[in-house]
Amino acid sequence: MDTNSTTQHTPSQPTNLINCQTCRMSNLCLPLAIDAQELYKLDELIRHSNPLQPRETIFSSGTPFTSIYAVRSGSVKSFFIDPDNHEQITGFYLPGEIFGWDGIAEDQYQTTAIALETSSVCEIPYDKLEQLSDTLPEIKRHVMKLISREINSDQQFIALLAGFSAQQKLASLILSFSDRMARQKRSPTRLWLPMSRIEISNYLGLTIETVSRVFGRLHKNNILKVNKREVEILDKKRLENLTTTSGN
Amino acid sequence: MDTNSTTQHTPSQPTNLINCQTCRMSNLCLPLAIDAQELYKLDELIRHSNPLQPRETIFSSGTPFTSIYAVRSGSVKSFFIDPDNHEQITGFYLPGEIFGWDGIAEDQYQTTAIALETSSVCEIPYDKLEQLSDTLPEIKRHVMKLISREINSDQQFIALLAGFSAQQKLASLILSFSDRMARQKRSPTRLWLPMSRIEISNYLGLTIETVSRVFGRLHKNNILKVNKREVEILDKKRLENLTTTSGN
DNA sequence: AAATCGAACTGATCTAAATCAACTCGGGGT
DNA sequence: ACCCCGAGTTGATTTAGATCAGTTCGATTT
Repeated sequence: MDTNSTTQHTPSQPTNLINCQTCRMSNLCLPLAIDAQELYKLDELIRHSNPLQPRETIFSSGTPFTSIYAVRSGSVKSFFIDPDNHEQITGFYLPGEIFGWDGIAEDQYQTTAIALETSSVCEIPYDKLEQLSDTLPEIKRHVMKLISREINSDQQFIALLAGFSAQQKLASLILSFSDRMARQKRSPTRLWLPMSRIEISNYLGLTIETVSRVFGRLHKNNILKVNKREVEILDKKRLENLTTTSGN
Repeated sequence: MDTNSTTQHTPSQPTNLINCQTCRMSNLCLPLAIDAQELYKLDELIRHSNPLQPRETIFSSGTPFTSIYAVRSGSVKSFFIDPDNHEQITGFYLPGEIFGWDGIAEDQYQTTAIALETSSVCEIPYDKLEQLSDTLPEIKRHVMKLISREINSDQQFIALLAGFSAQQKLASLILSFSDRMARQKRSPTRLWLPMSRIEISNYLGLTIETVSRVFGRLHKNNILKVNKREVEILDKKRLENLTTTSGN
């Protein structure tokens, strides 16, 4: 609810009033070095869509790859559906973060992406981006860094899943959200989680009961204040200690 | 041992005799469409190193990013060392596969990569690759697909770690190796695993005992013939069934 | 050929997290 | 105001996999 109130746009607002120049998140998804002239060019190719409803699909697994997307407000999850119809969430994306890279390899998206709440996203047609990057080396280098960053965060997450306990996983997730809130210049201590317990447990490879119990324990120990999806970090130091092997 | 015997080069052989034109793996790491002229240009920038000894380091976490690498023969593992000095393997790379993309984002490698056995790798200086891709759009598009493929396989692996049992994980790993052997035109049923049980268990988020027991069970059920690092797939159908949720 | 050492296997026991089962809480809808 | 219904919590029990404790095997050294 309160996560997107400050960047909310009404459907009736003309889309051309929404642009990168005025976007609060552009410092995250765009190269800092880019000059005004170049920003204008980039802005021309980006489609700023109307707000998405909660659960609305941005792209589906198996459909042709056309664009990558940046979250402008709200939040997005991406996931596989494996053959036996089991959903596996592979990422949550917050304002300023970019998703959809998985479509490039096979010319079709390998995951499905949906809005977790009322959200708006910027669609960046990939062919246009390729053209633009031919003339603007800054853009090209930034794109490479963004993709590499996705690889890094996926691999960090692999390390988390393979080696960490339920408590370490959940503490890491909360701290990750906290950091990403800070980058958005929003409170890093008072968080509102846009996803359900089912989605958290799926993402972390746990059950809802375990997630609920770990939240309960962290609450009891005065590390977090947890009330449904509202989480307040009371003791960041101790929370960080919990993410290390020694810290428990 | 036998995994790299056919592509072994002696240290005394001049490196300029090793090139992409004659590489058995070039159809995997290079675009199929590339013409002879272009291949020649690409070949000029690639450094074909002398064979690496088992355990020899290719690059280390934290050192400046200069190049990406393709496995020519042998095999490579990449891994993090987290603050509490615990190693977490993030990938195994076989001939024709490319690694090192994680260095782009921060201009330094985030992982360490070492040879698992006597191996040779092709070093591709990233700045040269960028220059070349400016003039050869085919190369540029291929590079993007390769990176995207790394994202896809990382995300597939996330799904494996988060949702699968020990048996499903191990069955998936064996089948992955089998597929990758087939791509190399090598036997997809008689495998020699280049990594130890410790490395397998670390990668899959299990213990060595569990890996050993699951191998034992698959052996007893006549699905695999397992003897240390030699694995023969006896019943591929049943092995595939084990990777689905329904299949057990 | 005996001694050493590391990798892998196997058995016994333990435990973190899964599973099964209520129960609470807070909206909507009628 | 009442009934639902889905989300989340909490408790009891079970279990897959971890941990602890040897044992086996083969390669290397002496």
